Amino acid sequence: MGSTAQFVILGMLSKEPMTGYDIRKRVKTRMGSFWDINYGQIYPTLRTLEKKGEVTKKVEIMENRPNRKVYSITNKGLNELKKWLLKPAEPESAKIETLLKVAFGEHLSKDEIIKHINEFKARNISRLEDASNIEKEMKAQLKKNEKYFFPLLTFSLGKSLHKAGIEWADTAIELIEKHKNFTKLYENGKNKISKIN
Amino acid sequence: MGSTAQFVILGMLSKEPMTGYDIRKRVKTRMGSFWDINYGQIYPTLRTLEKKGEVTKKVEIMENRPNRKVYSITNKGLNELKKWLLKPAEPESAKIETLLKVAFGEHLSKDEIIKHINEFKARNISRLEDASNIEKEMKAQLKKNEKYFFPLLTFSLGKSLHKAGIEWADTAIELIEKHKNFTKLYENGKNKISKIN
DNA sequence: TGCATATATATCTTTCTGATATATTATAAA
DNA sequence: TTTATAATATATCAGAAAGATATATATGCA
Repeated sequence: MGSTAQFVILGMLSKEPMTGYDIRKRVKTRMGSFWDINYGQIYPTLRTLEKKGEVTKKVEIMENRPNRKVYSITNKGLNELKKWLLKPAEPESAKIETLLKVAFGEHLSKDEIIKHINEFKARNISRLEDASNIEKEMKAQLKKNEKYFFPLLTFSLGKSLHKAGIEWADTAIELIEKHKNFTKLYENGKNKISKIN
Repeated sequence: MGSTAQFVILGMLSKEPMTGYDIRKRVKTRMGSFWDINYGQIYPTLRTLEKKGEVTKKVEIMENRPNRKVYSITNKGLNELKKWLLKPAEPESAKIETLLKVAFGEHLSKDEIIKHINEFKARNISRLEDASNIEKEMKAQLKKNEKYFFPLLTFSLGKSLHKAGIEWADTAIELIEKHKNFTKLYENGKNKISKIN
């Protein structure tokens, strides 16, 4: 029913046959910070999809280590994927804990808030670098293989969002640093126990 | 233990006493699309926090409708909130289903993809408008009341991210529209059943 | 030699989402 | 006027997702 995980798995398998482990890795690199799927969803879902005949399993016998279970999408699975792809997308959602901590910033000192924002900035820089590196590789191969057209589109949004995050961090720190009444604000926060808004 | 919901609730109550219903409304308007909390978390968590002595409840008896249960943060709750505020924030996460559908775009027609991107754009425009409106009100009150300083900081990131989304949508549609081999790409996608990458 | 990382599958608990139920009042539309 | 639906307010439940942990081996590297 309403489990997006199954369609992420079908979508990944529509590109090439993979193990559950591969699916996780691929979602991490291809979707960056804009989607995630973990083993707790992948392995049970693969079993459900197999029962429904939407994927097939080929076991590669391994010596002295877990057998590789390589899954492929079936025609039935591809049809289900396409049906889902035609439906309108769910609204975007995000979890930015840094914004939560900034929003409750009256309980923190200037330095503590700036520390949070700098860590936020560092994560955005690191993710921007990751996205740029993969984008570079894909762009080089785009001339030979058209299949990178769509993944590249998603990377361009990722890059823009991370850049926006980095720029915001810089201006936010500036604003906090030159804020004259900050200490007063902080003292108010410290002593306030559920007063009026 | 590791439930962020309780700290969101404590944070909201640190601003003023509220009902569970108020908390939901406030998170929606103040955090926009960057955090969400629903009743399934709010009401059980409020009970837990009450048991732990981190919030207190005052029941306002209502005639012919549910009594209002107004919660306030205690000193103990405020201390727990501050402890959490000092911890490093969890890495950002997001769910952008539109990107998922674009990434699997080889199974869709040009028009179908553009439709998804336009819907994404519309959501971003609407959220940008919401953020701008609330920001405007807050800015007007900032001169009188310093408390809006932090919420305003979060709104500025929200606005930037939505603007980035809108700009991406425009350039993505342009790229798709002028893409010559698109039909070929689509036909390949249509006929491909788990071939090589 | 020891440590970290990568490959690979699996499960389990906690947390979160989304939907639904109940009940009233206020407002807007037919 | 009636009808619908949005807003206020609390509450619960099933299903989905997150996060952590367990197991086992191989490989690279100080």
